[in-house]
Amino acid sequence: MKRLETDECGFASALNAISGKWKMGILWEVTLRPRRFGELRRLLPGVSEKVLAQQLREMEADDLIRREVFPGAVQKVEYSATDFGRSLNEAVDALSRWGKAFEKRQERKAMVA
Amino acid sequence: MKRLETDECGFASALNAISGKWKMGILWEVTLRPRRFGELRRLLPGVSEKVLAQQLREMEADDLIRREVFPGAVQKVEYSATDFGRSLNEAVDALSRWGKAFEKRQERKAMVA
DNA sequence: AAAACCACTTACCTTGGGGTGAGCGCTTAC
DNA sequence: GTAAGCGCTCACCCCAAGGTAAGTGGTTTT
Repeated sequence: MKRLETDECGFASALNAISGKWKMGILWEVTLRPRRFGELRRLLPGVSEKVLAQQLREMEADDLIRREVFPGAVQKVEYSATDFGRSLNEAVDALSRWGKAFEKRQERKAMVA
Repeated sequence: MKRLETDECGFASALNAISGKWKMGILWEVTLRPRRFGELRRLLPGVSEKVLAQQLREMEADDLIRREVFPGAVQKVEYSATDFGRSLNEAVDALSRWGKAFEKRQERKAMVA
């Protein structure tokens, strides 16, 4: 992912962490419980393996999620939310509530039209 | 702008309102005081006239800003934030603060490396 | 032996958001 | 009379995010 110049703007920095089509979806899922790669594929219909792997790597590098490889004959990898990742979810909360209100407005407009 | 399917997810709805490279910058500027088209050009270095006009139209349609044409010999158009637009700025606040924290982490990582 | 699950990687292609530069109709300054 | 400012629009181009499909190296099920 190309990063924006943040020049001390918190919002731009936050965008650098959350921009990526599936990142917030991934974060949400791993917040609920640890998830395996294939599980996430199924939970996020439409995501490609390439992009899923890619965004998981970036989120790990950004310390939003943790990647754990479990020993054993069959490969097992689990992704879970870090405390910092959870804090992002909370920060996004106010915006989500605003989004709900926005959605309602849009629906009202669609009604009239 | 192509809109995402929101399927009752507030965050996705919010993204539909704020995605656009200059929208949050525009919103911020018109929140401080009403701004004219040329003024915004200067305040947002790098924005092209095409995209500025485009995003202003979309934000007007989304009720985030108000467009007022003033009568007179020379063209004068002013853009200002609606109450709803101001409420978006507030909703983004928590995320911006999170972004600040993220930025600090990134800087620390860059130090070590 | 074949197919299917695991977690990926790699090469290739498509899409659309945004930049570039020119033009428009009008007015005011030099 | 010409340049510069106002607020735009239009045709064209670029590029990076993301999708597609195939492959990899292992194991387990049938």
